[in-house]
Amino acid sequence: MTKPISTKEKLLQAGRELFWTRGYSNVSVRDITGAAGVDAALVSRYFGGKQGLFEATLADLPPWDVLASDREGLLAKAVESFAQPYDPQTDLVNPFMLLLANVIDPVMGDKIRAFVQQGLAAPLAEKLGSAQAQERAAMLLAVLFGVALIRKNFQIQGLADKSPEALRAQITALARAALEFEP
Amino acid sequence: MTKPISTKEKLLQAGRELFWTRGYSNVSVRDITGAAGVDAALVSRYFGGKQGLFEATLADLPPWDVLASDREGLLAKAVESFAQPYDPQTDLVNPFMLLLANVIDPVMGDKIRAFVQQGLAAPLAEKLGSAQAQERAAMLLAVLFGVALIRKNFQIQGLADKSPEALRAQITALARAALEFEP
DNA sequence: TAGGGATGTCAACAAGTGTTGACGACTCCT
DNA sequence: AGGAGTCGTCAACACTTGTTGACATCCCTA
Repeated sequence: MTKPISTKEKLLQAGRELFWTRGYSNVSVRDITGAAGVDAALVSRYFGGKQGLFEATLADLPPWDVLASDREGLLAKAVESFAQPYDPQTDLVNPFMLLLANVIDPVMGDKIRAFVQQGLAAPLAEKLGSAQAQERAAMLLAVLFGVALIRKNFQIQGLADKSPEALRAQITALARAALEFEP
Repeated sequence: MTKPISTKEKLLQAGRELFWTRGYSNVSVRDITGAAGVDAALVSRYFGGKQGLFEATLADLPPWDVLASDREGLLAKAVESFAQPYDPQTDLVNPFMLLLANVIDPVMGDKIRAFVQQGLAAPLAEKLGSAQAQERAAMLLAVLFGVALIRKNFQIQGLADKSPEALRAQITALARAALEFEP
């Protein structure tokens, strides 16, 4: 007996998936409600509007487990989460792609920037704690976002078509350069 | 006596600037024509429509000078073009941002992907010519796009607020790791 | 001077957008 | 049984979107 999914949850799920792939303004309310099999008016009722639904999906992002690891296992964990193939259920690249696909948006850009700044860059720098913590954190994020972008969005051979093992080696090389940076 | 700018050129200029910052579907025809000080109907007349104007700006991108350099100067040149501050006239990060801002678009995504694949990744791999050319090319692009993304779009401290000299050192470290990658 | 092609202006169109309010069906508590 | 609260459905709204066609204006040529 599968437990019934509330329509609020249906909307969150469909919204997350569509916002992730196509970006905020390329997704209409009717696209979401159509995918969720729900009436279009319910977005405004439950979330106060399209914007509210987007912010809900943003607030709903799973925590980045790299931030929960100790300093030693940080690199391995960061690499691992990006070397995995895409899994729609418990995907860790997903949150990054959602952020990636919506920075450009004139409406949501500020919220995305704030989220990345406060939720990713700042805690990462604090965890590193070294002298060049801020630089290294920014560089690591650049590497991770860049790899995700090249793989998922640009789909360029040499990164998009690699096995998890091969990817691990490639990402490790870049991430290590970021984390060991000396001016 | 400044030579008069044709309205076709005005449209190309305004279109490029807006598409670059906000992405294809976040820019309306009236936005562009408003910025250019031109009637909205002229986009359809000159370019056959909004889509035609976008493709024109894409075809109008300046060539990436890294592809014209020899193998030795490649790293230095790639780093240099990304360490410069933003210059609206002869900016080399600009083309990358235009691509970056529009991969997600459901209409233009395919064209962008094809452009990056054929215009950047493939010639770059050919120029490298080594055994892991394809991997290294993809990794270099990941690094460069990632840095541009973190700087311009996410505006994260540690990369966004650095002088050209500091940036050069940081990007070089990452690009070297990409180009010297051994499996 | 007449004609024609390019160039710009204006109003309007059909389609799609997010959102709202009225209405009905349902469940739960007293 | 009655009433209240929740949930979903439907039609309609005001607005923006890209595009089109008719008209006016200019400039060059025959």
